[in-house]
Amino acid sequence: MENRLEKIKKQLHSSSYKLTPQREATVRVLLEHASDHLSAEDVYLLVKEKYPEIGLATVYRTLELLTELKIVDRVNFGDGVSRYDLRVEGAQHFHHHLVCIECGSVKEIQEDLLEDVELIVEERWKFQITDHRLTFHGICQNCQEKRKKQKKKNSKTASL
Amino acid sequence: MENRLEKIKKQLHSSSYKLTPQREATVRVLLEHASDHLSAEDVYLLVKEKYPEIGLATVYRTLELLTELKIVDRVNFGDGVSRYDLRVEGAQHFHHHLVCIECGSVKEIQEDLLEDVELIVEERWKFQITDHRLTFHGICQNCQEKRKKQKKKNSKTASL
DNA sequence: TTTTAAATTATAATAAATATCAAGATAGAA
DNA sequence: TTCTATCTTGATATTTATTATAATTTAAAA
Repeated sequence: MENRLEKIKKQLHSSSYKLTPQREATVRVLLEHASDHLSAEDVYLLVKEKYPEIGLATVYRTLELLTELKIVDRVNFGDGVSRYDLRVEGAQHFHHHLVCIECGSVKEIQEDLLEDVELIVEERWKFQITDHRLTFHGICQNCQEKRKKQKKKNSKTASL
Repeated sequence: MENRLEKIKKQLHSSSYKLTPQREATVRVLLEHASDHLSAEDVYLLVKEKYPEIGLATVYRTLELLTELKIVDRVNFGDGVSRYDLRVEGAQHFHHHLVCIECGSVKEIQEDLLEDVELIVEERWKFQITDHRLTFHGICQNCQEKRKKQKKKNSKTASL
């Protein structure tokens, strides 16, 4: 983690930005919640715990900056809030997401899976792909099992 | 088009909603701009041309309703505005989009292309897919050509 | 140290979307 | 037909996410 932070520091420097304490605190929160999908507000509240003087605008600006530098990716799962997702180190592409329509949980898929599709798109539509966003909506394993149990219960009740 | 409107009317009725004049006017605008990606505001302004008394809230409510009934799909290309996209009749899945990072143009891909990927995801992650969102960001053919021309120009200038 | 630019905070402003509520339209019952 | 209950609408207020502004602070450079 310290390692990753150092690299991010260098990335900032090479674009002549500084890693200010506020920015460092923000990046640390992102690193500590790498698998979550935090909104700007979420990040703000978490950073505040360790750095109470920080302003909301600074968090927004930092997230904007990190997005520009491709250190984080901004995602939107349709609830009207932007969420920020740390890009996996060295990852060529943004990863995919499974959003459960029952419980709202979000799972990440790091595997690319789109290589063939992208070849087709570049070839057939003459479109030069630089990035992608792929989200599947559906029912997660957990909720599928819940549903099954519920069904059993229902059929028992019905047969009484 | 009248045909499509009739079907939408039936869809509404079967969920016990009415196709009020306001709703009809809104649906007509969507049908007339099937390949655009209109925001609620856009739709509102277009509906107003033919039905000036309509209120913004009604348009929002109608779009919400149509989204629920899967007649339109809400998409978000990252500019903070929801856009509404008429679902192609009989289409099993939501179609994909190519968003140009140069000119902002949006092109639709009706081909599925994800069949194999979805099989893998359902199998490997035990996730029961009900819908998806796939957007490619990149450079459209038009802008690629512009870039080439620009390069030529630049090299000419440089050689002077 | 002085100078300069970058970055920060607090707060105001903007913009999209939603909630509220009184009034209007509509369909079925009497 | 008239009455009544329900649905729908329009105007407006409110909420919420995000961005802009302006004064201040910080940090590096001269």
